[in-house]
Order: sequence, then structure tokens, then C-alpha cells
Amino acid sequence: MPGDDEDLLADYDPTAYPPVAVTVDVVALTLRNGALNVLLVRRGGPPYQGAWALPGGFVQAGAETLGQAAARELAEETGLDEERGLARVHLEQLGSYGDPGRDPRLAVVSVAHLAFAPDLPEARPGSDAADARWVPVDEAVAADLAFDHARILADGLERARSKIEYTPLATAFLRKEFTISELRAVYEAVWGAGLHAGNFHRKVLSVPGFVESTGATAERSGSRGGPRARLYRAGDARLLHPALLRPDREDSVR
Amino acid sequence: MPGDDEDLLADYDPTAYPPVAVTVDVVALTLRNGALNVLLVRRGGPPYQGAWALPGGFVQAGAETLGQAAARELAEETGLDEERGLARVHLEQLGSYGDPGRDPRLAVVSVAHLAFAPDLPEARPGSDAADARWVPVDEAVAADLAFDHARILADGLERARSKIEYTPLATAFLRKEFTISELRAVYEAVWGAGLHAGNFHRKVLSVPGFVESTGATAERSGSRGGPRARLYRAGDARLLHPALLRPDREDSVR
DNA sequence: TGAATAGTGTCTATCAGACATTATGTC
DNA sequence: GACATAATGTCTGATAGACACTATTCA
Repeated sequence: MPGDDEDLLADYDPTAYPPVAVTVDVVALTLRNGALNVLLVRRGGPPYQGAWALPGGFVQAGAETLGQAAARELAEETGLDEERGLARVHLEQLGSYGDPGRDPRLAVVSVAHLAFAPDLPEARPGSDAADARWVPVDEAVAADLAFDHARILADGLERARSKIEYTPLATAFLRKEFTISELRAVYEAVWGAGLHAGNFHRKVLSVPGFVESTGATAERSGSRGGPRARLYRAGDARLLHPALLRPDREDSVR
Repeated sequence: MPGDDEDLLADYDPTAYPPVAVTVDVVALTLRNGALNVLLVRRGGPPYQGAWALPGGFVQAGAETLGQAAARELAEETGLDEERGLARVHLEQLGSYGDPGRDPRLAVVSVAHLAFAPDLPEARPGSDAADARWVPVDEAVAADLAFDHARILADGLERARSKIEYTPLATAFLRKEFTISELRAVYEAVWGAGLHAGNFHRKVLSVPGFVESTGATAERSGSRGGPRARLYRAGDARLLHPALLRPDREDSVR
């Protein structure tokens, strides 16, 4: 416990403090087979060897931004690069986690990030992982994740659920052109609740800048029939106004 | 630029990376004379000696949580402690800032926090600051703050403006009992826009759990006349439903 | 007495959600 | 032909915002 004198000293010589490591972890979400999936890696070494964890790693401090570090870690486990898809992934900072003891080796502050990705190829483990897989979030939430990653995942899911209410980021889960039904499937998967198709349709089209028509029509209709849907692409809005609010969640309000 | 081998090594010996320091900075907001103020300190030593900066300091890694570090730094500059007021301050994490070169001395990742405080006594400089003052945010935004603190402050202000839309945290700027007019003054100060008194009044009372009546009435009315207002305290809602949306900001939507 | 304020009432346009309807595809 | 789906229409209740109005207090 440094006193005032040591505080002053530390201002000039911060390395006097015990060492800290800074890592990034990524909650990468995508839609696979209509379900929300999160990217997990199986740890190849201790601690928590063999356990599933969020992809992440140490920041190359001074040589990259936190966002670049997160993108790098994500690229390592997905096989994407700037040209092949990574540019279309939405990546934002989620929050930092630094409770004492969260890593048994040494003090580690992890800057967690949240990624929304369109359907990606199968994951491939990076250098320090034994395995990498897209896992349905229900399974991931029930699993025993390493470190405090269960909490980070929960925070990321809540952020995602909230974010698509007032931003058009649900489109980040889809290809460049999509139908209103596909967009609705995103909301249903992220919120875990069914939505009324007709009302959703009218609502999306009524929000300025959310989507814009391509003029084209989907090649085929759904597997179970119906007319071929019109195609849309993301519009230029950065905020949805009015927002698409989640169905009642009275319970979480108090 | 470590290759795969070095990555693997680093997983077991993370101290192989160049040293990183972790700090907390605090955007502490309060209302003084009807205006939104932010707590600033004048730096006592290099770098940026003499410049105004957000209060902050190094995290005692492994010995405190990030939130505890932020509370400690805030206490040092305000003279508050757990008994005297600090408990009533709302403190939340804002985000982390780690761009290369943001601190000329070494790589520093700062975990910024945001605090909402009721009107506090005059600030007093902590050990490593030459001065500490509550500054109207207009002045603070116009000033040349140290490091990347101008951006952190801007992010904190935007977070505050957004947060009082859908949470009851505007009450954190007030004493335990307050009038609807005082609550409206908070919104007007944070949003920087005048609100319609009558509509605001009805709206606040219609949101379940936002405020609850104490049954009492203010001792005196406003300095310019009018009936004595009823007193309220914060209710048990954690989210406002429906939310109090900011007046039109069409410009920022696209 | 005049002016500012607290609190309530009223009206209108908008919106969310329930429900119905028509047209168009697949199986 | 049965059935699911795309897209649109209609209705109701809730809400935001504009405006009006009364009562109360200070200067």
C-alpha cells in the first residue's frame, strides 16, 4: 500500500509498481443455422488448460491500438484478413476486467471487445489454442468458461441485445443484401423471442435510413413457400429513430 | 512484431512483452450553480506539467478492482470518503484508451470511469496535483487537456447525456430529496437544452419507479416566486420505461 | 400587483401491437 | 391443393409534445 511519497514517485517511475499485463478478449457473435453463436477456443496450456475460453491474447503495447489488437486476435482464430471479410465485421469495445486474482499467474487487465460478424467459415485454432469453434450461445453460457469469461460473455450478450435496439448493427450479421425476414431472424436470434412478421416489416421500413431497397428480389423464396422477398441493404443511419424496443422485460426493470 | 513462436512463449511468460502501465481516469460530473461541471486537476509534474487533466492515477494491480481504483482517485481529489458522500456517488466504467503514444513516457492503458455526484464541497488537490477544481464543462471542453483527455471527456459527456435517457441516474446529481424542477434542471444542464416544464413533470411522474413522493413539501419556493413544490426521492427503477428521449437530434443520427 | 413557478387538463400526431387480408411461392 | 410466407391494411390504446389554465408564492 503506497503512501503519498510513493505515489509521487510512481508518477515519475510507474514501473515501480508490480507488473500488469494487458490483454484483449473478444466476444465474437454470428448467426449459424438461425441461432446466435459465439467463437470459443479451447486453451492449449495452463491455466485452465483444456477449458473453453474467449479468444484473446496479450496486447503489443505501444505498437497497436486496443481495437487493432482485438481485430488481430479475431483474425487469428477465424482465418479472416482485411480483404477477406474482416473489414465487414463490426468491432467495438465492451469493457475492461481487472479484478484481483482473475488470472492466477499475474495481474491481468483484459479489455474485452464485442464483434458482430456475418456467417463465417468454420473457425481454425490460432497458435496458442488447441481448438476453435463457433458455439451456440446457450451452450456457451452453460459451459464452464476459463477465467471470468462467463461474465464477459454475459455482458457482451446484454450489450448486443441492447445495441440492436437503437442502432442498425443487426445488419452486420447479414450479407450485403438481405431480406426483411432475414433481418427479423437476426433480432429473434439475438433477443431469443419471436417477433410479429407483419409489424416488424412495416416498422423496419418506417425507420429512416435503416435499410434501403436494392430494387431486386431474392432468387428463391423460403424453403416452405411464399413469394420472393425484396432485397435491401443497410442504410446510412447510425441510430434508429424511433428505436426497435425489445418486447416487454418488466422483470429486468427493477 | 513477435512471430508465432514468440506468441506461444508469451502465453507462459507474458512479462516478455514491453512493460505496460494501467491507470484509471475519472470523468466526475456534478451540478454547480445550475451548470454541469467536471473535476479537473492541474498536473504538478511532467509530462504536460501545468496542464489541466482528468483526475487519475496508476492502478494498484492485483490489490484493488478497477472500480475501487477509480473511487480511490476520486476520493483523493474531492476529500470524500466512504462515510462522507462517496457512497452516494454513482461510478461506472466508461471505456479504455490505449492508443500508442498517448503517454510519451511509456505504454499506458487508461481505464476511464464516469461519476455522477451531488453538489460537492470545493475540490482539493491530491498528492500529485498542483491544483484541483470543478470546471464548467463548456470551459473544460474548450481547454487543452493533457494526454487524450479531451476525447475521454467528450465520450464521458455523451455517455452521461445518453444514460439519463433510459436510467434514473439523473437523481444521482441531487440530494436525497428533490423537487421535479430540480430534476428538470439536471436534464437541462446535461443535455444543454430547455425542456417544457409541464410536460416534463407529467412524464416523470408517469414512469413507474422513477421517483416516489415523500409526502413533504419544499420549505421555500423558488427565488422568483411560485408555489412550494412537492418533494420526491429516487424510486426503485433501474431502467426508465418508457425512456425520456432527448429533444430532436436529427443531425447526429446519420 | 406583477411575475414566475407548480401542477393539471386538453388536443393532436405518431407509434406499437393485435389482427386481418391478399398475393405468391414451395412441397 | 395445402400451407407457409411477403407485404399491406385496419384498428386500438399509449405516448410525446404543443398549448392552455389555475393556484400559489416572492419581490
